Amino acid sequence: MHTSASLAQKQAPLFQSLDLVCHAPAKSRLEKVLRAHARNIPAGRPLGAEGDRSGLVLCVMGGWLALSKSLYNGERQIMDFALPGDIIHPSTADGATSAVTMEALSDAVVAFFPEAKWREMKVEWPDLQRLEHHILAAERARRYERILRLGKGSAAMRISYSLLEFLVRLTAIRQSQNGAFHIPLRQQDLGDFAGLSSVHVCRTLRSLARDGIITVKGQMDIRILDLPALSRVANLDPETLSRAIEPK
Amino acid sequence: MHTSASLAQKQAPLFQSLDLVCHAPAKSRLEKVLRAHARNIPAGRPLGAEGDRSGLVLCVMGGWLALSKSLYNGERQIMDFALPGDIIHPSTADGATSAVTMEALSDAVVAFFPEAKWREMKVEWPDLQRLEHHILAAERARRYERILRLGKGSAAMRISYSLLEFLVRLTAIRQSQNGAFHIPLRQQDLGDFAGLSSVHVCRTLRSLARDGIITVKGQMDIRILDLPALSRVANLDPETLSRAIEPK
DNA sequence: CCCGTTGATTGACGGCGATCAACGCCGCAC
DNA sequence: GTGCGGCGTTGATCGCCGTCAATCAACGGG
Repeated sequence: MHTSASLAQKQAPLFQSLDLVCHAPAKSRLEKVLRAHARNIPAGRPLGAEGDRSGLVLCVMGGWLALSKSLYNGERQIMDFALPGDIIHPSTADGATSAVTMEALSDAVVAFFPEAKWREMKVEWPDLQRLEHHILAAERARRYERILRLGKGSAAMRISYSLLEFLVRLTAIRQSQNGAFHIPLRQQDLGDFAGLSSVHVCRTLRSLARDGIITVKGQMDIRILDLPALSRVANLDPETLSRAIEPK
Repeated sequence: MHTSASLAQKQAPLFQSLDLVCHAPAKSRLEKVLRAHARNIPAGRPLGAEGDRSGLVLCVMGGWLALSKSLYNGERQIMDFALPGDIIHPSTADGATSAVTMEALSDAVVAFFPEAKWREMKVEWPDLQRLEHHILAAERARRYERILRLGKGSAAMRISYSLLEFLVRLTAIRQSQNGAFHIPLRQQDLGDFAGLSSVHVCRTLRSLARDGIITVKGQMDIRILDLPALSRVANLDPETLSRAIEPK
């Protein structure tokens, strides 16, 4: 399986990112702390629901998590996918309640820290503070892009944008080559992300494939055949996106 | 005018918030720095467009700002409104480019800091760091609520939610009493925020008014007559929202 | 081997909200 | 005063996308 923990763990992109900001000795100690707090999470496991008491900070070291919220009628909207290297702050402004439901979409490796501990770590390793700043800025930037398309974009634009976001993020952590990548999602999940029904996700993907812009195989191997066309549909320059959401 | 700078400045809610985290001497020095960097911004003045080089941090001390992004065809989506007491990080992950267009919707008072200077300030005043953490958590929480409704909500739900968000935020800074408040927005702006056309904003507001849930006068004085009904339409418990987005 | 389950696919249909258009109101310049 | 531009309001029409339903493919368990 593409989604096995072994593949996900092999990358450990949070450590890659550390290279950019840390001197070797600090990095080594920080790595040790991260590893010590890491746990393996099997695909499908829920990691806490919105409204739960939490007060935790999560570092994703392998696999995909979905952060979502639901309406009273059960309809789910995925806020964001957390990929290897991401830092998640689930807490609301009260500092204790989780704003989102978290769930592992593939086998994942996640480090958990109480917020107080996390603050201490940032004091001890100022580079971690800087890294977090970049990661959160990236998160904000891509959330802005998504809000723009949720509010004003067509179905084709939302799906195309989602694919471009996956491309950029996965390329950065070396999980995409030549415009091809795997996403551990059903069409239902993609719809909950893009604000569409699963039926319409299917139609939209088919339509993009018919136009020779992408291919989709299985569940779900994407290949982008015509990046300029996809970018046109998504109303986005992929270079700009890359600069905006890469915490380099 | 409700939107005059004098009213906005009178509150200085960033200073109110400081009370919660600062001892008196630190607060007084920090206030001085904030005041020294404050500038008056007339309504309608743009403060930089998405893609601009920026590298700034903004503290809103009075008035309303809109943070927006646009598609190539010019359609605008408002990401968030920045109200007194808010801290804005416009930069993308590259640290230099602005992810959003900023514009003053009413006469406003804003303090500008280069990011480096802002980092120094957080080191000098750890309380500022803590305050910022709360403010950003609040921003994240309300953005999640909005994404949920942009993706899955009806027009009525989006408008109702927007009104509830205004109610909670304005109450916190004492700019709302008894469920009544002023918002310096045209229906067009509200539509750009909620992901609706101005025509449909009009219909939806009329419909809420016909049902006796709100009244709307002029441009734009809102009064919420039936908070439980509005909350039902918005699919939201206002108590929960208040806890989630109040950086107390 | 036969089902039961899960998810993708496609067609038919209907509704919500965008769009276009007309009109009224108001403030403002002159 | 008159003209004008911006905004809100309302009606008519249209199209995108949600919903319902049927079918199919893949997979796993007995």
